[in-house]
Amino acid sequence: MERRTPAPESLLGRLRRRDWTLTAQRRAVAEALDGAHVHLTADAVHRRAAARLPEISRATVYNVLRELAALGEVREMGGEGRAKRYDPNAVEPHHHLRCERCGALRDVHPHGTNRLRLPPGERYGFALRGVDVVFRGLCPDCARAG
Amino acid sequence: MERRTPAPESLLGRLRRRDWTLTAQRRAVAEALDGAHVHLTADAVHRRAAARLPEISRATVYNVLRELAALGEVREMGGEGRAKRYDPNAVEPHHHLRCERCGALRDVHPHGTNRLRLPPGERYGFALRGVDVVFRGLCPDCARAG
DNA sequence: ATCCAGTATTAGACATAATCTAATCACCGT
DNA sequence: ACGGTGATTAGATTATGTCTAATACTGGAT
Repeated sequence: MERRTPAPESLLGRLRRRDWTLTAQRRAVAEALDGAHVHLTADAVHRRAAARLPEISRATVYNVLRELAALGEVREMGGEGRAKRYDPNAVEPHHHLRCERCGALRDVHPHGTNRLRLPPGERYGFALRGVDVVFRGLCPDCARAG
Repeated sequence: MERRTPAPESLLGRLRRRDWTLTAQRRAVAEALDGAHVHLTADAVHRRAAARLPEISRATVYNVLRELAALGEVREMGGEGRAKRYDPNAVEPHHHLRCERCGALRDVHPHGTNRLRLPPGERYGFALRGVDVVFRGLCPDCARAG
């Protein structure tokens, strides 16, 4: 039987145990983000959150997303188009695969990332904190469309 | 004796041999971009180009940058802040090291990138065209500043 | 050299994403 | 209930990039 990675604790669950005031608005944002393989724009998060909490403002969504990113609970990804995307899966290490044409984005778990090394002479005194890997390509739909 | 990679042909040089009308404006943009380890925003390119050709318009700079990216002569990088950055070093394969705090960006040549493999089950039918690797960390100045 | 057709450039209007501001509101401990 | 801290809000503002329609330039044909 295939071994499954244990379901990672949800974003909301992780937030509960932090010293971080959990308001209705913040919960709505966290719930909008939750789920695997989700890479929403701030605007999409706002739409989803507003479905539950109609009076939530855009500013709050932006505030909360910025704080979640600062807490390390979501990853902010400067993406293909102009809008940033937010990846709630900050716990399980993973990378991304993006369509160069339509911007479609998937989570992937490539082999070999643990071998990525920056030669000492190229560290420029930086304190390294992580690596992001993005595979670029054409998704089946876009490949077909030319 | 250390083997040096031969100095890559300049962006301008590469452009000359293409079937691509080389106007004064386009030359100014190419010259603004040229040089290693340069990762300018469109606005910075415009400032530099305007130093040589004061009447060049913002629209032209954006047009030319978009075309150069489409030609594969510069890499357009969705970056830290809101503004895209343009990397003229599209010939020599390389990756990047970015400061999470101030956004400083350096070219690097990490070991192990040729071992990066996407398991077949995670390709989702994509036709792969490349990989971008970005090391994240804190530059010496920002590390010092806390 | 001149003309022409096609292409490049331009100023400024427009669109979009994100941030800022100042006012209001909610929660918590007393 | 009161006051203070911090969260939320609407709307204005900024930043970045794109579009449009008019004009200027380029390179080839003559």
